[in-house]
Amino acid sequence: MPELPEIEHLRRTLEPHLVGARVTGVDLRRRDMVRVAGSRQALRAVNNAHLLHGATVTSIVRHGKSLAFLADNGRVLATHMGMSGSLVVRQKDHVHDSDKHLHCIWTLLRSEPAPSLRRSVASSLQSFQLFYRDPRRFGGLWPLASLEELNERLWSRLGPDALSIDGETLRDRLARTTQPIKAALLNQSLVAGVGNIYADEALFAAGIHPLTKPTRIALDGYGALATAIRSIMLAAVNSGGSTISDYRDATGQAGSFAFQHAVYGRAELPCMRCGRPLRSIVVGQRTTVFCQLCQTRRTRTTYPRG
DNA sequence: AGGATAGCCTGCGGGC
DNA sequence: TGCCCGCAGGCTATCC
Repeated sequence: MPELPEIEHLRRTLEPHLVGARVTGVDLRRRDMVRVAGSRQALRAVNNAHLLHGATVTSIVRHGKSLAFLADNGRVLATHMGMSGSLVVRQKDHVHDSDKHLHCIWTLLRSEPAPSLRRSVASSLQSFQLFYRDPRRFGGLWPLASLEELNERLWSRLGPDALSIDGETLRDRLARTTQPIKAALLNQSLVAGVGNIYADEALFAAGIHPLTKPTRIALDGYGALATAIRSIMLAAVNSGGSTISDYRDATGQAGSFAFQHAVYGRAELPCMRCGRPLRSIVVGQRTTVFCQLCQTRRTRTTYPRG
């Protein structure tokens, strides 16, 4: 479900609650959601230390769509939300935990109430819970012994983060492949963080046809594409992400960026630039919406917008 | 080796 | 109402 902007917004909303909090309890309901680093395979012999029991969270870091919790004992817990995953913070015993898709519940204790919860708390000690839910179970939890292991075994497989990508880097990464540009953008080993929504939105903003071969796009085309990726993703982060059906941030709030989508989910509706109906095709097994008039396959020296 | 395909899962909405 | 179909924000494993 979530792409980079949703994960970054999630990171920002989790941070004030989790950083400085100590894990006092772990209730793992589906052990097979804990996986071997770099694979979907279930990790055998999972223990609570893998899930940071007894440790204090020192920071939350993100690369592409992957989010990782760093603890004071050096351990790391990496997460991926897949298509339908969510992490929500609630005051203790505030949620019906009979939900069959709740896979792990952490209980945490912090000595200073988080700013957003301060009003409702009388004492200086506060217990709360973190709920990990994922109906489709395409996501998972990946325990790692250290930050070095996170980088070597997980994040080294990812390309540079899309939120700070530049045109030259984008060209160097994408022009290695013969796949259409849309498929290349979705390949996380080339650029990390772009998913189906933002790939279509960025290609539209840069005026590039999704079936264009990456080698046929000029450097200034990549400049326009990189600018589009960064500006659209930044705007989405600041709108709390795109909620299509069930994405929620750490506090359970939906994002509002879907109201600003120019092409995603708008097949057959008029193009916001030229008014012609938007077309829908399949590229790399993913639905792709674009404007046949505003997005071209020809190599050009300038692109509209960006 | 890179690229195309199937597969992993549940839930929802539409058509009949 | 109920069933079947297609579709969904992602990625891995397996073939060729």
